[in-house]
Amino acid sequence: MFKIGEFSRIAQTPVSQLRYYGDIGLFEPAEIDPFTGYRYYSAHQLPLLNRILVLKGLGLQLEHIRQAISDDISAETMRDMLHRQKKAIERSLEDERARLRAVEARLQQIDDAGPEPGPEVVLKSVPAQSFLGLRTTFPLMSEIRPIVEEMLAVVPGRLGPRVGHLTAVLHDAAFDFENVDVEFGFALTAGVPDLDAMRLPSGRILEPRELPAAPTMATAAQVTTLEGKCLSYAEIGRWIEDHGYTFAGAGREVFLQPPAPGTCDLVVELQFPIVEKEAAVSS
Amino acid sequence: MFKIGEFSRIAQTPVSQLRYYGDIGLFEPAEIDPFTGYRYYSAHQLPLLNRILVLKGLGLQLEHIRQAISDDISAETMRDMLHRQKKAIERSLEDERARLRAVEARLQQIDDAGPEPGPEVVLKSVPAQSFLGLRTTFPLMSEIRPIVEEMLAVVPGRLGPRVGHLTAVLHDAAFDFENVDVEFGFALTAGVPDLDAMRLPSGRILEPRELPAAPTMATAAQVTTLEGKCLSYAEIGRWIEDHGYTFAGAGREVFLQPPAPGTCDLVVELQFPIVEKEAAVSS
DNA sequence: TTGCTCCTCACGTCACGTGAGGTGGC
DNA sequence: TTGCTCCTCACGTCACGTGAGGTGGC
Repeated sequence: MFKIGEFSRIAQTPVSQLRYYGDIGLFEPAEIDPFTGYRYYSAHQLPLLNRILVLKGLGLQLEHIRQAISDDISAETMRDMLHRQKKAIERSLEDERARLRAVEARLQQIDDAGPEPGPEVVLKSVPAQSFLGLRTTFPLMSEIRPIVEEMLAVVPGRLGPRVGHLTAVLHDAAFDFENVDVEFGFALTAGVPDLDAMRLPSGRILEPRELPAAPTMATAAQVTTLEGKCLSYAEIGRWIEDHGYTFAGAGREVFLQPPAPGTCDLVVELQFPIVEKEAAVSS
Repeated sequence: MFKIGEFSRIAQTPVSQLRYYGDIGLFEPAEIDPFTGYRYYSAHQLPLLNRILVLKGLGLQLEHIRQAISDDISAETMRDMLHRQKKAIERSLEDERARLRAVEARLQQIDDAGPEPGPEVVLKSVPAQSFLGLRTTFPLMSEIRPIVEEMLAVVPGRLGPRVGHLTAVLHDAAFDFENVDVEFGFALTAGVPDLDAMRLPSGRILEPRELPAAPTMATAAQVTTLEGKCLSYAEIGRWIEDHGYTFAGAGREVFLQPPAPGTCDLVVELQFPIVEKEAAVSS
């Protein structure tokens, strides 16, 4: 019989670990002195401990190991467990590989451009929403502001608490600054089935429709002004390219902080629905 | 300003996470109502939160993210951090790949042979030790027992508390059962510089020497009898082959539970020094 | 008034490692 | 007697998730 220290040396396993395994009943000393509390291990226990250590080396949780070393485990159950473990490792390998690529991309980016913050691109998914909006082609960006200000002044009051964010849907694939085909309006929080068109004081009419769900969106939030939010388009476009996606539908601009009259301080989130490209171009 | 629930929806980040980041001072609400304790977030904070989420996606710890988003971080520091992260991921990828191979090997083994326990092979490293032993070529295995019994009866008493385990050093590369060249003796616990030869009552003389350190040993423990411990040799040999190692020196048998006179109940740990094979043969 | 949202603790997670404070054995 | 080993709590880890019990706002 060995005291815990010597058994620890023999098994090359920390004393704290042996104590812990005893505490949780996974691997208990052959004997415990009832007076001193000293744990005594027998050499005969070493094969079992080795078994436990090997299974732990496979990445199994102690609870699973407990099942695996019980006498009544069948070859089937054991195979199942290992098979699940294999799948789990394969998943985590995929995750790690993606993370590695992302870190390398970041490093590259620093080398290219320094650590300027620059807007971050984040993946999101948004459900389908009701939408009340007006689609027009604006000859010039400067004509947008009055319409937006009218909508902001009138619509939230009329729709009440159901009103969501002011949103622009970009129907032009190319991001020109002239003759932009844009739909301005308000998203509505879930569950607004009966939505009527709305006539603004200026005579313009907002039509209801359904904004489709977008399971995967590349997203970038930035603080900007109404006319100058072009910077991120390039960023987000490059990101989508670099990560093996392609555009899949009309982009959106969500005005999280809408333009207040006379101010140019606003926060916009660009959202572009994307899908994975079939033949991913990886280096 | 958004209440935590709405900001959570916008950022697609759990409320509990936002609260936690506030608690640890990583990302705090723009405002907290002093009476109700309600947290209020501003749209302007979204870019920072996105930055945090992206860095977290790279696998960085929150403490590192805290540094990374501080204003006074240089491109150099940032690059260093990411570089360390890259190395860490690469290491963990290697670990995971090894684990995957090990799990697959186990699965294969079950398919081949069922889940019979079989002795587990475990890697260990042992330091150099003093050793007091007798090297002989035994024409037959059966002649070993009397010598071993004499040594067990005499040596521990003479060496006192410094005595280690009864150990056999196997000088034959091939594991025959006839004319085995074996050295039997006792390892001594660290720090025994002045060790004299010892004469046994039968006239046999144990010579002192140094057992070399073995940084990597393939090891298997088993319960067996003095004459019948051949089973694991095959196991351990296959393991060494399968894992891309080769033998590197004389193997040992450590008698953790030495043979008591008249009994055949003993526990032996086989130890074989190994090194990685140059050209690893992987499938 | 009823829901919904928000709040603050407190505890659990997983497998130990690390003291603090005290005892046993030669 | 002095070291060395052993003991039992208790706490920390990392990034939250999950109640319990209670309040605020329309």
